Parts: sequence; C-alpha cells; structure tokens
Amino acid sequence: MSENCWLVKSEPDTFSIQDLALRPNQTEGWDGVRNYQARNFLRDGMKKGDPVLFYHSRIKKPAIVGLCSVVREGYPDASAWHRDSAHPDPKSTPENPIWYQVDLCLKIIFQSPVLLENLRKDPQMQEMILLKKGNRLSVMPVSTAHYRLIMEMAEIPINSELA
DNA sequence: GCCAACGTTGGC
DNA sequence: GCCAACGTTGGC
Repeated sequence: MSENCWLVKSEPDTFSIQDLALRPNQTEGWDGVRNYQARNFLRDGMKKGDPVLFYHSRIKKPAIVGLCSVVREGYPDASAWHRDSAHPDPKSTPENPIWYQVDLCLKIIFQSPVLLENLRKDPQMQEMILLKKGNRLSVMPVSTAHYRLIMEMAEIPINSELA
C-alpha cells in the first residue's frame, strides 16, 4: 500500500463532506474532474488506501474539513458521456475514455477544520500547492510532512489514521 | 504554433 | 459579487 497523500477540493454548495457522510458506505465516485493534470493524479497517482484531505472551497472560510481514503483506484469517468451530466465531454467515449475518477470513502470529519487563513499564517505550509497563487487544481498531492502537520492542526492523534 | 478571446475557478 | 489567474479553444 502506498503512502502518498492527496487533497481534493469541493464547493460545499455542490458536494460537501456532510453529503459524503450521507452516501451509501460514506463512499462517492469522484467524477466530473475535467483538467488534465488532476486527471493524471486520479488515473495514475492515487492508490487504494491513500489518505485524501477534503477541502471546502468558494465559501467565506475555505478550509480542510476532513479526511477520506481511496477505496477504488482510477477508472473511466462515465459522467463524461452521460446525457444529463453536469460536465459532458463528447470527445470522451467508453471505447476511448479521456476522464477518470476514483472512489473516496469518508474517514473523519474534523471537529476543528483547518482554515485556509491559518495555513497561510504557518511558515511550514508555504510550499503547499494549495497555497500557490492562482492555483486551480482540484486534485493535488500533499507531502507527508504537510499531511502530518495538517492532522496536528486538526487535532487528530497522529497514529489514529495513518497507514 | 501563436495568441486573443473566452469560460471557469476560487479567494477575498 | 468582483475580478485576477488560469486552462482551453480556435482563427490565422
């Protein structure tokens, strides 16, 4: 089992971590991503068991609000060729899929979410992709060091959810 | 293959 | 709600 850590963004008005908690098995297919760099992480990078931080964007206080893990590795995103998809892409077909997704299962909703503003204040966090100016990636890797610091900030005992 | 125009993201 | 930054598209 690999040890890579990730972060996914979601607008809570569209899909929040509370929505994830209500899904069967608290698991959801992470579909609809239409960016090649993010697609590559979904298709090639994310492995079963990898921890995935869940981030709420486009709200007053953007924050990392919880932790999930990858329960199914990259497979074609069928929403691309479904009629009423929110993100249709006629170039992607079952024979030649362009877009990929993983399945994510909820592990923890943080009692104390890690606010973006607090990450910005922390000198140890400045290299996070999330904090880079103009960053729009919705799926990105997180270093193990940053992951541990974030879990610390969220007051999650470090041994409880690693591995 | 350049680059202007466009649509989208996401912090503020 | 605004707008800067970004990725994609398409004319040339």
